[in-house]
Amino acid sequence: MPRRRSKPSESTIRRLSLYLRALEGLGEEGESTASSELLAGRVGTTAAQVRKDLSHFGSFGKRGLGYEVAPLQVHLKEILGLHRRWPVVLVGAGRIGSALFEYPHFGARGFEIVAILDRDPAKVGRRWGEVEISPMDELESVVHDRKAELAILTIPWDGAQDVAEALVAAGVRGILNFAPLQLRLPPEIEVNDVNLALEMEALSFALHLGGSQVDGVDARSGEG
Amino acid sequence: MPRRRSKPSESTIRRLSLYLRALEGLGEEGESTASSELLAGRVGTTAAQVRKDLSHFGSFGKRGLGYEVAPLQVHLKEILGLHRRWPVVLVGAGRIGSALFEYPHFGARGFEIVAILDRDPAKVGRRWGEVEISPMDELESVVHDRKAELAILTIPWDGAQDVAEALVAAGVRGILNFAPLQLRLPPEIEVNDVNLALEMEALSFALHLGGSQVDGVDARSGEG
DNA sequence: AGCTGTGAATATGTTCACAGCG
DNA sequence: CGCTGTGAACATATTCACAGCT
Repeated sequence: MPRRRSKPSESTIRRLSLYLRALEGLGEEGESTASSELLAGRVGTTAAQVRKDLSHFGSFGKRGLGYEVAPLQVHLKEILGLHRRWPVVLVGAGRIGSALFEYPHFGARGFEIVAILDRDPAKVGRRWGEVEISPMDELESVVHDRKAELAILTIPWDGAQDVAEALVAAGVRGILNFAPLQLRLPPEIEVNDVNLALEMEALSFALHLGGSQVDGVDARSGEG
Repeated sequence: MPRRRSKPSESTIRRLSLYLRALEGLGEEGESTASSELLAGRVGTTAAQVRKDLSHFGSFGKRGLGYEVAPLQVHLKEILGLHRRWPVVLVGAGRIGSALFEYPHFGARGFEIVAILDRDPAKVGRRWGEVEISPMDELESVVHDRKAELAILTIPWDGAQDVAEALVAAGVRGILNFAPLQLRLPPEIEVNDVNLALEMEALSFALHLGGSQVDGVDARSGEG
């Protein structure tokens, strides 16, 4: 268990995920070792940033050599909590819920959707693969029985706050929220918002501005 | 056209989207005016932050009173470039693409998916609503004819880089990218990544850590 | 009196640059 | 000799605190 040297930021954590994915790619390409500069190139950041990010969790590199691909992968998985299986409850059996249920990258990371809930009686009882859609009033028992600490919320905004509170009451500690509203939950509950319209709006802003002002001397243009 | 006072950060822009949505809610609730503190409460930030964010773009408030809901909504839409319609090309007619095609919040913001492309011949020719799925070799003509400057990429990683380059060559300036890989494009092209597995991993990290260390005296706990 | 708009102070995140290990 | 690990320098973002309009 590596000792933590200083507090990693949210952005550091998100980059760790990117490093992990990059390492998997490098592994498939047959590389057994990777320098901070190589990793940085793959994820679009700087070598110093890679080293600083990793240094929060330990000393994984070898001076003069770089990082060994396979062991670092293991370390990152452990740091991110991906060395275990995570049962997940999906609330909302609509289009987005369905897409996420099929999303291959969740399973590859140990996230397994073990239950689906929906308030629409027409959907209740249907099966998606192995999983049968349950009615909302089974929320508590399902979360409890399946020991789910993670939930994905893909329901319209009008039910979201109540459902989120019910999930927390039942034992959920982390929520991936697709409802376009700010959930009000105790601070110890981790909420990640995915706001798709907002992402488009950020693009729209950038393009809209483009004509009138560009003063970004952008550092992203690679070196070498 | 409000004068820009200093450079707004990426996070400022994202909060503007949240303010806009909050204002719409307030409007529906019949409020005609909103203080920075009220807005802050709705989107989970501080009053000072709201004022600072808005001040980058102009002076929209009245001292002693706050902001008028309807006019500020209009200003925000204009700032974000939402006073116009944005034709969007969707590349990838899979589960996620389908969910986004139906996503109601895009249309409400002026984003209209005017074309769908897919490399699977079995899908080409099918219709989703008014829109027929086109083969990939029509990419250039479709982007050009529909004057699409925005694209949404929901394809597996192995084709993504090439498709992104083709989109850019055809005139696209902004991409919402769901492929879990770092696109390498000219710096003037705006790319927003939505990495769903990464979002889950960030949750996993937080929960995993939870047992061993919690030193977040979290500012989010409201001020009475 | 109330609430905005904004410089100044603080906190946080990133980059530099180099000592030191392999 | 190369590349990591890291304090120190720098840059950016947030919060404070208050002058100034309404």
